[in-house]
Amino acid sequence: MARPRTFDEERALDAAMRTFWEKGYEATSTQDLCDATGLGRSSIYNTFKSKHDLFERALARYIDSMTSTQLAVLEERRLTAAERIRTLLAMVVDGETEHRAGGRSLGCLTVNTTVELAARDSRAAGMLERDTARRLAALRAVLEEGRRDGSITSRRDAGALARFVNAAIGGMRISSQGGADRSALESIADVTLDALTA
Amino acid sequence: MARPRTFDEERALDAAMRTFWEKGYEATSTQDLCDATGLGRSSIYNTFKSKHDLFERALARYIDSMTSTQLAVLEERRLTAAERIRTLLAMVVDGETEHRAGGRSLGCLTVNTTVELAARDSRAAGMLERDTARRLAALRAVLEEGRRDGSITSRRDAGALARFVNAAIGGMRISSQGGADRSALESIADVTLDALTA
DNA sequence: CAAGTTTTGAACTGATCGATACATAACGAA
DNA sequence: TTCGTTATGTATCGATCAGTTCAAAACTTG
Repeated sequence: MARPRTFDEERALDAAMRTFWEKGYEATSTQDLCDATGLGRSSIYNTFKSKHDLFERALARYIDSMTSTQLAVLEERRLTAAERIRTLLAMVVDGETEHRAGGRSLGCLTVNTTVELAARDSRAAGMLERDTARRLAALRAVLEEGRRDGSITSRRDAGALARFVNAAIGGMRISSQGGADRSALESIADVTLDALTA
Repeated sequence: MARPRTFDEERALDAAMRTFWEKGYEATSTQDLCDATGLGRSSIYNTFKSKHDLFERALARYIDSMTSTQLAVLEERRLTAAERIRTLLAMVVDGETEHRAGGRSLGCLTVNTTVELAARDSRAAGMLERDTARRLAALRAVLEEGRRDGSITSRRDAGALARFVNAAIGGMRISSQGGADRSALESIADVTLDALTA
């Protein structure tokens, strides 16, 4: 029984997420967020408590969509464990190739946030840590399965291999932001897989 | 024939570098730089043209010291190629363990700058690209040598292996900033080396 | 000591920051 | 249609931003 909103909150959140992804948290002004979402300041502050609250919601949205997509691949029963990891790395290559602005890769919002904020924003750091724990657990499960199905022949501890794969993904994203092209990323993925079958 | 400076420019540069390293470029205010260096605003603007100029000098200093230290290891003739890579990765682990603030690793200023600024600061991006090219060339030379001395048995192209090692280092730094402890980093380094002998 | 040059500290600039106040517009319920 | 409520646009808040101005201080040289 009151005036309804004229915008879609989810779409606004997507626009804000993209802006934080492109420019980072500090370099994004509230005016940038107004421009990107098409909302006025009042609407933004009426819907979200603050710039930081909006950032947390945007980061949560990014983590949700990104990690759930990746975990789905890791649970694909029709593939061997090694094939799942290979597919995951191929998805990272595709993502880095797709998400660009100004001729450069945007990288990954979780990696970018780890670098920019983890040290001085404990709430963001907590979100990132929980996401990392989830990803590592899923990777570990797949790698243990790979030991059983024979597609992962490395004798290393599955937890160590999981941390390695997770680090390799981060390294690929950094390399991409630093200018590495698709074929460079593909070769990094290939060598990464070598380590699992060493 | 004029009033001399009462501060050491190199020490000021070190203090500024540390501040940018800890907080990032955007989150570092000129007041932070005054506090960290102990200098007044006039002295800073009299010595450096701007905040951005000071940042470039600080980044150049970081790149110089970091890369020259690492390249020295890669040229250590008494070690096999694989041993040099192993030593390099151990140095990264040590660096991440040492350089901390607020209970968290600071990561690496070049990685941090790649994430925060490469997309919209072409001067910084250029400095980082030249540094990456130097590092990749050195890694590639070592890996080719490893093929000859037998310590690197991977059949992959040396350029691909070089990009892989460089990415792995970046991934270790991100992992460290995300909360990975020393033993986690060591295990990532171990698996990274496995890929070179696959 | 005095002239000449540079450094230094403090006050200050306009711009922009994140956030708020408030009046008005726009809707649903009665 | 009228009331109650929420959304929205505008104007503005105090704080802080990077950077400048300027006079006084401090040194070297003659």
